[in-house]
Amino acid sequence: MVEGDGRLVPATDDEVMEMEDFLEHENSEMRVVADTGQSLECISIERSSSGKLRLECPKGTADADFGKLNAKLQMLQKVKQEERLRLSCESPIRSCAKKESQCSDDKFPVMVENNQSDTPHQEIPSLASSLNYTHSNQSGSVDQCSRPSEGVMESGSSASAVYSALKPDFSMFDGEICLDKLSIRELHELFKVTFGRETTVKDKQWLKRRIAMSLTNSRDVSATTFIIKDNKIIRKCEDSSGNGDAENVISMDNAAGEADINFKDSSALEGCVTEDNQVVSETKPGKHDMENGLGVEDHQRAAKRVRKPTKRYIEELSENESRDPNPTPTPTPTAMLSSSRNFGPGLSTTSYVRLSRDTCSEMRTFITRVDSLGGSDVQVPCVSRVRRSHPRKDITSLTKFLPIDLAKDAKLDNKALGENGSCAASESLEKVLKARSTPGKFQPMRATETLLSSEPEKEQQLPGVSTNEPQQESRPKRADPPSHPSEDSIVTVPTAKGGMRRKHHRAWTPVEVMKLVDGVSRCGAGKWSEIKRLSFSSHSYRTSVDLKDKWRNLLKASFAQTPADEGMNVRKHGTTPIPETILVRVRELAGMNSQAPPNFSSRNLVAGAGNAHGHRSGYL
DNA sequence: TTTAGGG
DNA sequence: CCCTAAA
Repeated sequence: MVEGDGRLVPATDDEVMEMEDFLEHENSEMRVVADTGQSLECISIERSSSGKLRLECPKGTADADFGKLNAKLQMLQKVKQEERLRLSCESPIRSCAKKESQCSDDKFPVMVENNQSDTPHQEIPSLASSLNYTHSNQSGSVDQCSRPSEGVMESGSSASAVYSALKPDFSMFDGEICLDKLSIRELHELFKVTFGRETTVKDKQWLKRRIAMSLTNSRDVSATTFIIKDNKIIRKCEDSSGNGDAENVISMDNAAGEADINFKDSSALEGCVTEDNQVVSETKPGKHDMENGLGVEDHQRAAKRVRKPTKRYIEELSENESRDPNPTPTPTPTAMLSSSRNFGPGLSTTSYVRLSRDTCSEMRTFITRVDSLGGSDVQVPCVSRVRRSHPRKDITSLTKFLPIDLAKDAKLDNKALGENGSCAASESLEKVLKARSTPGKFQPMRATETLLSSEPEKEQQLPGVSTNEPQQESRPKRADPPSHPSEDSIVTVPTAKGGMRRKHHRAWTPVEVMKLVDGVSRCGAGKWSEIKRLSFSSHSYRTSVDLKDKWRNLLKASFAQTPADEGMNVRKHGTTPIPETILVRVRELAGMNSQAPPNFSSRNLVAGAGNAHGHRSGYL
């Protein structure tokens, strides 16, 4: 999820769920569409899926720069044009030359004509109407431009074909092409415009880097991580690796005025491509082994895997996967690029969402495995968000593993060796611990602090939640407001047997508690599995046993706390206070439970009881 | 596989 | 929270 400022914030379960549903919908649609091979249809769905996802790339900060940039670029246009003319004469770039003559307006990018005459209309327009020099210099890319698009056009099953066609171009395209292909002179010009002074440096790399840095206002630009289109610089975001290709490769710009349409189309295409990625990787994984990185990981994991994680952890894994599609607070684009490159194109953030199932799990396992201490390769699922707002001191056995400390350490470590942080925010305490002992190894980057947004909301229950039980049944998981634990932690507790036992704690949020209470009121205490089904279907990490335990604790708490209500209010610091409302309800349920057999339609009773004791029945 | 209870 | 016996 994206905050207004563009920061990434953890999504709630429900949001995730919704998103997943949504995506699944989209996916199915997309698959159908993809099969038809009609890119136009892709466009239709683009808005909903890719469009939405696109928001995830924080270009807020970049926009300002772009403004400046554009001005500069405009100035540059003239220079570039000259240059282009020259180039077109001396270089074998036919299409550009051709285009040059056709394109009268230098303000707009030259279109890459690439002999697409047979194409009725540009269905796969290019983002890569990327600045003139983008294509004016890449003779090679021109060819590549035509291929994929043709693929889409011609082959029915081409969706995947397109994708694979695109793949090889990845590393090349978003990287060096834009600036790299500029002549020194162009670079100088650009430098001058950018910095307002001349430079005598002949080092192309340096110039490039310098300019890029300036343009993106980033110190981390090592290569060009942006592209320029329609006189605007688009900073490449997380999804760049995936997009970049689509954008760059499938460039077939038509009228300059269609910038918007183009953009949409291309993003649509991107959607398709990405989707294809998923499909493809599912169906023909072998093909991507080399390019994708996923395959490799998969293999490694397969090879190294010794022990299968317990079901619970598997669940948790998936939960986390789905939950933090954008774990990192978007590092610099460069970092992003590199990281996504390291792990294969499919891992761009945007596609993260879509591919999360496969990719992420692979990733996690992979990283995990790497991290594991020499020898004991306990599979440690990477979990995100280490700490919660309040340090929990009540976890006696974990006291010395206080999340805070760990988080801190993690951060430090990250700074120290922040690098391949692609699976970033995911971190487990175990990892941290290991990191301590084996510094210099991989560390997830960017502690999750910045991500922390959802707080242990002590919100009152939703208005309709308990008053109308039936409704709730119809929409069990909807009742969950945007609350989120925002905290997972896995701690290893040394066991006598020499092994490490994972102790995993996830604080119960009031909402969860409420759901539990509702569930009990509905199904009766003891029907934990059912309750889980009804009310916790979205929380894979709460097992029926957990529910039972929690209920037990609730009972205890409710009966312990109530008598000395005033005095007890001295809450143990750190412990999440249980709202009296809930406690009251628990008590009632408990009492009721003992009096009446569970079968007795408890819901009416509960409601009645709740209201009967109503002097503080604010709960409902 | 789910519940119940102990740790 | 984990583990395990019992159903």
